[in-house]
Amino acid sequence: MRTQLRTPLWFARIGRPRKSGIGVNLCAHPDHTDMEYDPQELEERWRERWAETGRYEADPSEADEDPTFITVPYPYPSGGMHIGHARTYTVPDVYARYRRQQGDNVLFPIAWHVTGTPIIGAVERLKKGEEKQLSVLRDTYDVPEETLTDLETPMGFARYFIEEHYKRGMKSLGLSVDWRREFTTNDERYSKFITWQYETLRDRNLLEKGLHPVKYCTNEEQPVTTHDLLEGEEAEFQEYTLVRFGRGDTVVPMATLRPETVRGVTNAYVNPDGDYVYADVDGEEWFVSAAAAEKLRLQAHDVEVREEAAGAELVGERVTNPVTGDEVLVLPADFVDPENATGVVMSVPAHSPDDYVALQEAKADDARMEEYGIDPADVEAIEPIPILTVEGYDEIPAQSAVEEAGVTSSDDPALEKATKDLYNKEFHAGRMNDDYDEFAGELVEDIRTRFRDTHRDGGAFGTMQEFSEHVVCRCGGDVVVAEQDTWFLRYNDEDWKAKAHEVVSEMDAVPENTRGEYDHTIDWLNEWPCIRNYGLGTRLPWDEDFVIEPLSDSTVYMAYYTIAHRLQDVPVEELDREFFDTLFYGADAVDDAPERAVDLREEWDYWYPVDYRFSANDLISNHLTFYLFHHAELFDRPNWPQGIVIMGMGLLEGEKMSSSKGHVVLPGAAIDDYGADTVRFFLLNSAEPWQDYDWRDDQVESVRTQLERFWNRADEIIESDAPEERPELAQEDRWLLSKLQATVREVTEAMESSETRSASQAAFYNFEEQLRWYRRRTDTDRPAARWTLREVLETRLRLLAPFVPFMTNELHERLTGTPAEDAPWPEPDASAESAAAEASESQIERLTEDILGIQQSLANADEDVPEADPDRIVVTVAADWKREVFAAVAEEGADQGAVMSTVMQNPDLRERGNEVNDLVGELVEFARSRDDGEVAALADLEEYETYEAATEFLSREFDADVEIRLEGDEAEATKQAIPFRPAVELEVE
RNA sequence: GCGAGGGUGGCCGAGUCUGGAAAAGGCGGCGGACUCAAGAUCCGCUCUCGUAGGAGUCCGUGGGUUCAAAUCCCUCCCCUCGCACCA
Repeated sequence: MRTQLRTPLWFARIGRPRKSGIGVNLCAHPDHTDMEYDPQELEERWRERWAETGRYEADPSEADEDPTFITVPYPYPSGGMHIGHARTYTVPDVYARYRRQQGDNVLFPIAWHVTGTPIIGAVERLKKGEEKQLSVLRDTYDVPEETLTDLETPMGFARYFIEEHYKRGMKSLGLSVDWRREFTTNDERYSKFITWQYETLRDRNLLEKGLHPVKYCTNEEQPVTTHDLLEGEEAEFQEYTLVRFGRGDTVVPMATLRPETVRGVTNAYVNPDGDYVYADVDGEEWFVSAAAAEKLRLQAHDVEVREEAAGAELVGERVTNPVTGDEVLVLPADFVDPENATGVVMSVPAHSPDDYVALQEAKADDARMEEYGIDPADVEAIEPIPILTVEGYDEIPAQSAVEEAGVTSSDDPALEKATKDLYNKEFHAGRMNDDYDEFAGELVEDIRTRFRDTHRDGGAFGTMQEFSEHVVCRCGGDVVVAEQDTWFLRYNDEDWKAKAHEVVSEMDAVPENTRGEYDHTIDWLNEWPCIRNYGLGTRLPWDEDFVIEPLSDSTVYMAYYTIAHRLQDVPVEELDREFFDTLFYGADAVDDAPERAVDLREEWDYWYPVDYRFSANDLISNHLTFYLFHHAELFDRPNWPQGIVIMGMGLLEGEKMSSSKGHVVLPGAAIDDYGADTVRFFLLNSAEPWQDYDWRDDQVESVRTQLERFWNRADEIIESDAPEERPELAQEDRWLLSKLQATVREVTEAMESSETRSASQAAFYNFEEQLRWYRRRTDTDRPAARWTLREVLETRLRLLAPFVPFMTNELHERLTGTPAEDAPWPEPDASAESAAAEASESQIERLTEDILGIQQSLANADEDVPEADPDRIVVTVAADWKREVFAAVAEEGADQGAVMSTVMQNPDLRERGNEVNDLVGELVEFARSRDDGEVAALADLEEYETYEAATEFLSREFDADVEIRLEGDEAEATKQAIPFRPAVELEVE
């Protein structure tokens, strides 16, 4: 529905004013003559026609037993559609249209993904009146002020963008979607389908319950998402190892990211002024910071605080290393943050420049030590203990790092870099020393996890989760890591992985170099937590407190498309396990198969599997691989994904698009400015689907100009009188038709590999080049030329129909009475191919360019050369004996030695010795850049006759008399004439 | 660090798999034709040198293989994307 008021907003122009089309539109009837190109008018007519006739509604048909089913990720309407999305959906549309012309029954459906929290977050920011959000809605997406209140519920928000942006944009682009099948992932019927999926997976033991770290607001006392954060959006979960140092029966856990350095601990640090507690943790007494006690409680430990204490309590005490049994001294340190991890850290001065410098400073500050009752001599006695060796550093790597960097105090910014560099170096290249027994001599990166696990199992280590930076909730509360019971998809299951690999090995991966990425992802994927605490979507069937998260409720929904529109007639409560089991596994799969499901199964069976899924590059590492996993498990081999085509990223004027910065182009505005065909053609022609592309106004403008020119030329051809029957064709006509067949082959081949750029390039631009020559070369008013041009136009319209459907439908219908999309895809006509015509035409072209080159060279001379504007051009064709040499080249191929030995058998040629040798050299060079067929065709070419027949053209072209001579017969060449390279002389009277 | 992709003329980009032409096409620029003029269209030029179709120098860096390398192999440098619980 388009109201008077909203239309101008949505179609708001972004740049160039529309060209005036004075005098057009007076008559919109298709057979109106001499029409100017007015894309807005003609495209709207075709949109209406498609909508009225339900042109793209696809139903099972006996006419095509092997239909084509293609899908694209359903859009997530948490905001509007921009030109990047437009391409995502246009690429599959072009393929769909191509398959239809090839005679396939094609299903291209779409739906809407609303699961999870982004839409809810967007609504909340709107309701709070956040400026940034309001600006995106008002300015970037042109949401009318009075409509904003409609957006204050999640589904209201989603519905607005679905209807006003996505659907409208997709329809404007002319996407050949079957609109009857749309749904949202919040629909109750869809939820029944997801319920079936998750119950089935649970029964197959592919779901598992376990603990999982989440972001948790200590103020709101609930989990929060990235969108809820004020600070620390980039924060990552870090798993610290707790080294369980002991002081008597009390555990003093020290958090570290480098557990393998435990043997290098020389002392510990605690913040003397921090708040610490003695607490019962899982039945033991622990000494940790107060903050740590709370975090441990949230991380599924049983915690009870017994007594509060200052950090100073521990200062000067000795604690026992659980791995070495050594006792180390605890020193006071202000740099220890009680808010981070346990608030107690161990010191490894041999390998941590930080610790090294801290120790130096402690040794230098006797007064402070004494203040805490520590004997400075004890501190002075602490020496770094190296535990690994790393190339490029001395025995004490931290010492060499600090000295090399010239660091003298812990405030020095260079210290941080030195620490990081050494950390990296040691991780990748450090080898453990002999004290490490089974780990001795190994690289840190190879043993860290194993080492940690060994000691964790042995009771010396524990674990704690912490963020990599401070995280604050929008409510102002601290956000910490909590561990929660969660359900996981067991992507780490070996059998499941094996099946997923099988899918990969059998499918078509486009481009082929993505195949390894799927395999890599499958291997690397671990357990995936598939539920969230809140959000839109389907509730976990056996625990209504949780929602199945977005990447987990979108793995097999392609199957749902096949019956989505017909499911509307089935009462929701009937959509139970038996129903979907019957639908997907057949009547025999259940005891009492619901009849309706048996019936629907036929349609599912008809469309499935998905022939191609078109998707984005960055989804390989999650969504697409999940898609493969779930199909591998839930469906039989014949219903596994057949192919995936990966699409590249979009840029806008060389920069990343960003809706929050308003750096986007809306499809509506672009279509209004240029027309949908131009937008489509640009998006498909500027790069192959999997390559990144760049929306640039000047380029789009140029496409628009080219299409307009195409339209005008086509219009002329359609309006011209041409013979019904094929007349006697001239050489130029046969040449053009021959080129056309090659183009048909090239375009078809490219389409088969989803190379939309190559295909459209060949059909459009490359062929324009041929036509340019044709128009220059021949009189296009000849009846045979008019007939040829019509023939060419009709074929090209069909080849271009997937890309620019509006324009080609219109023109093809005017030309033949049928829209281009309803005409079959062209097949190359071998009888129209003529190597001879191509060879002879390419020679005339070559000669023309040679003459032009000479002319140009003379014209550029500093002095005035009269021959630059010749009255007479003499072309001298190479003598017959030279042709014989070329015949030998055609025979032997581009092999100088072989040709010479053949040629020297001929006594006449042998006499000419060096002359022949030079000629062979040149001809071999000439043949090398041409394929065998072309060389053979040239060998058969009568060169003299070819030029003779073109004299009229040449004299018109150069406005001079043209004379063709044969070397040695009528004339001696003044310059070296060689086959296919006649001598040329320009003369003035 | 790991995985993937990429570095070609003023700019965007083909060419790289299957080694052999200053190297498609477009944009921008210059000149010309047409026109009262503009637009559109058409033609030519747009690395350097050149009064006859020519010659020379190029494809991130440095090596190697080969008669021949943008293309194959190795080194290094730089850029982009992904590395999870987020669509």
